[in-house]
Amino acid sequence: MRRHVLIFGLVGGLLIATLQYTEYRFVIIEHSVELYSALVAILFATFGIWLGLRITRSRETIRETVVVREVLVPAEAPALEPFAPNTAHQQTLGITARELEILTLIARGFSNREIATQLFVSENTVKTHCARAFDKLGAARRTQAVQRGKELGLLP
Amino acid sequence: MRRHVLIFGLVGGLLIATLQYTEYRFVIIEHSVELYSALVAILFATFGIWLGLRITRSRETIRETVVVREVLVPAEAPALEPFAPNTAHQQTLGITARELEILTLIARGFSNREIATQLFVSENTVKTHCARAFDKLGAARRTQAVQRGKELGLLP
DNA sequence: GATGTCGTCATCCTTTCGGATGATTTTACA
DNA sequence: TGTAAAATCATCCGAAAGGATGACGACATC
Repeated sequence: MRRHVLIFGLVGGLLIATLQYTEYRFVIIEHSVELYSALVAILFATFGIWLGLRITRSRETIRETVVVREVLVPAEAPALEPFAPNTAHQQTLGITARELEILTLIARGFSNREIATQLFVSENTVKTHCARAFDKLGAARRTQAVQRGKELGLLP
Repeated sequence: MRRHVLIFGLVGGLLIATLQYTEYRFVIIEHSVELYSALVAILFATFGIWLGLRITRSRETIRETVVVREVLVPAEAPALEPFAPNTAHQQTLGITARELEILTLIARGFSNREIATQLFVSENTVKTHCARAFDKLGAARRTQAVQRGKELGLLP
């Protein structure tokens, strides 16, 4: 967190500096101000959003783990509408929350790339989670993983 | 979410516009470029962070409400009797019996090759059936086809 | 006999998946 | 503060899946 802010400031300073530099070099063409403004705006906006998401992610995970413990009490209950994953099976198999999240997205028919964009991570990361989840489920394909997941009550 | 992005773009455009306007009015003092860059950067950064927080907060609340309901609503036995596919949907979509057969095998996690050996046909044939079924279901992937199939009551 | 549907099979080509492996960074917790 | 578990990302490579297209035979129907 502290690091983020630091990097943020650093990047900002660098950007300003390079702007200042390049401005007096070769891009004194017309409309440079608006162009630069737009560029900087876009850059910092995306960065800001990314930062915001990143910061709040930690809180989310905390909430999720809490949730898991609460759900553990009613235990073996195949609920139907708001789905409650079978945490017993999940824990015995050692399937993490993130892996389960990706499994549900797989079950809903998304490709790895789509999942990656939805979760704001790289496709490689998704593939890693997939591989681990498949291994834990003893599945060789995503369709098989989905099937196993449904059998075990991990997926709706 | 879509709304957010829209507002975001709108605000961005407005900002740029006002920048462009004011620039030619009275603030052509020196160092305007860097000043503006910095200003825009800060503005958009904070806005981005705010947006990020906002987006994730809604997700969090959703999670929480789900939890509460899960704890309150207990069980409901899962019905498991011989499955009868929804022939109405099947016919309107023009899905043949063979295609449905292959879809069920896909849903059970088999690969094309495995399906081919099970049905005593070539893998190419299976792939053709797959392609046709996916087309009729509007699916791009087998997982998506399975999901659609379950939604339509074609698959158990 | 012409037409149409269905099932079968093929080839070519691109995209997606999955396995193996290693590395770095967060996060949680003792 | 150190450690273990999670999460993240990457690269290489082979396998699986998917798209497009053409073809052929069996059967039913008009």
